Amino acid sequence: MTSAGTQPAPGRRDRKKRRTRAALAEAALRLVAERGLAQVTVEEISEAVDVSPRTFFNYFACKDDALVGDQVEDAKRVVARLAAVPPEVPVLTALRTALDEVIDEVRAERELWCLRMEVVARNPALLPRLLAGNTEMERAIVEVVAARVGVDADHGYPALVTAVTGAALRTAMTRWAAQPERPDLADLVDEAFAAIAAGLPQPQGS
Amino acid sequence: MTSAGTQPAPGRRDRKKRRTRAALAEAALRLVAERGLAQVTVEEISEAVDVSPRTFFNYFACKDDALVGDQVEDAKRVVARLAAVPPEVPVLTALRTALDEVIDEVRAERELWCLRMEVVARNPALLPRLLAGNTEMERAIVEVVAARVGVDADHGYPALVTAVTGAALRTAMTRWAAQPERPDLADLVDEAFAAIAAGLPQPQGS
DNA sequence: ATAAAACATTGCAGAAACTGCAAGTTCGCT
DNA sequence: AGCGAACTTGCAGTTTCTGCAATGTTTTAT
Repeated sequence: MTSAGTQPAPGRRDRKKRRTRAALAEAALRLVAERGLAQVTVEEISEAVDVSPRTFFNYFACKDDALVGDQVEDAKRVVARLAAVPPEVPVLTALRTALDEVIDEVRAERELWCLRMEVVARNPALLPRLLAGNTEMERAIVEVVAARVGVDADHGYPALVTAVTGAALRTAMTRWAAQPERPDLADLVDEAFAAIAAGLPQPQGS
Repeated sequence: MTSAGTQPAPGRRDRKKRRTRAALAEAALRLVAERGLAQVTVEEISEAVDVSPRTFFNYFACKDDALVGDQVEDAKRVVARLAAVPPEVPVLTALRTALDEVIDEVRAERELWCLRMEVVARNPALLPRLLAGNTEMERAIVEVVAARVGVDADHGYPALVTAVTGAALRTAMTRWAAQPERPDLADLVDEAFAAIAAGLPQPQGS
């Protein structure tokens, strides 16, 4: 059985864990979207999923973590994708490519992400924790970039490019969530990257 | 009385408040730098300054706020400075000028800022709250930038430039704190801005 | 100088976030 | 079936943070 796939084996237990985690995250988002962050307790969230509050904290270190999702998982995939891009490709392009991981993720769970961005918009303190603001994952990307460009550690370039890229992604996602028509996130990200590659020229006239 | 200066009147009360606030911030930083964030309680911080824990929360909304300093005050000055730059100056240059406010602030309280950056480096969760990560102040800057460039709200440019600028400042400050020789922060910021204005060209050879 | 208003500090009571520990259950594997 | 590992849960306890009411201290007006 389970003779297919490169993954070891999902297993009933893992599936249950994933479901519980997802259910907690979704319940948290829905409740907070309705009532506001301060008006929702961990107890209510766990209640909605029918687990004990203690279990909630087995899944998330704090209440906010249930809202922002799992950046670490995404980050790892971004790093992997980045490392897979051939070295002759310029860094900015490579980073843009790596972000396809994130874009696909958002596309796959569109509604969840809409909710999330709505909650984040109403609670700005969460924004930085969403993506590429927390240093945990940034550090990993900085290393890959540094290796790619081939500069030593005290050169500011890798950190700068990484931070700027993160900023681009953040603004693209914020904008994406704000527009009612929900344009393609990839287009917004492309636009931002183009502007950056051009040195952020002031938009004349248009 | 108090016929000098543009400010209304400092007043003994205000001075005392400022001193208490500064003392709490400094005590918090020193203690956390020594023992680590989790090993320091609000009670200990207040104890060190000889005020009640309740008073601590009259000054800071949460423990972390005592560590990251008052971004709002700085932000207002940045916005004011930005608005004061003549409109014909390109946005990036204007933003760079406005950041002199921050740079001066850091220079004025060098040691405190070193401590702060050390603490932040060890507690990455604090980084975003330090500067230009929280949306409160970013929003204000975005508005000024938008007015400067003359584009409507759904144009991504103002938000992008603001976020990228914030990223540049953040990396410059992180780098500044990491270097043992403590080079001039202004130089690091200049370097970052130059790289951005040039479209983040990959550093060849050097 | 003195009274009144304004504001700061504090203690207390309490809600909620979070953690470690010691069960109890479920699951995966043989 | 049965053993061990992993997940869940309750409980007790610490810490963060808030509202309220009492008590000062500074400022302002008289």
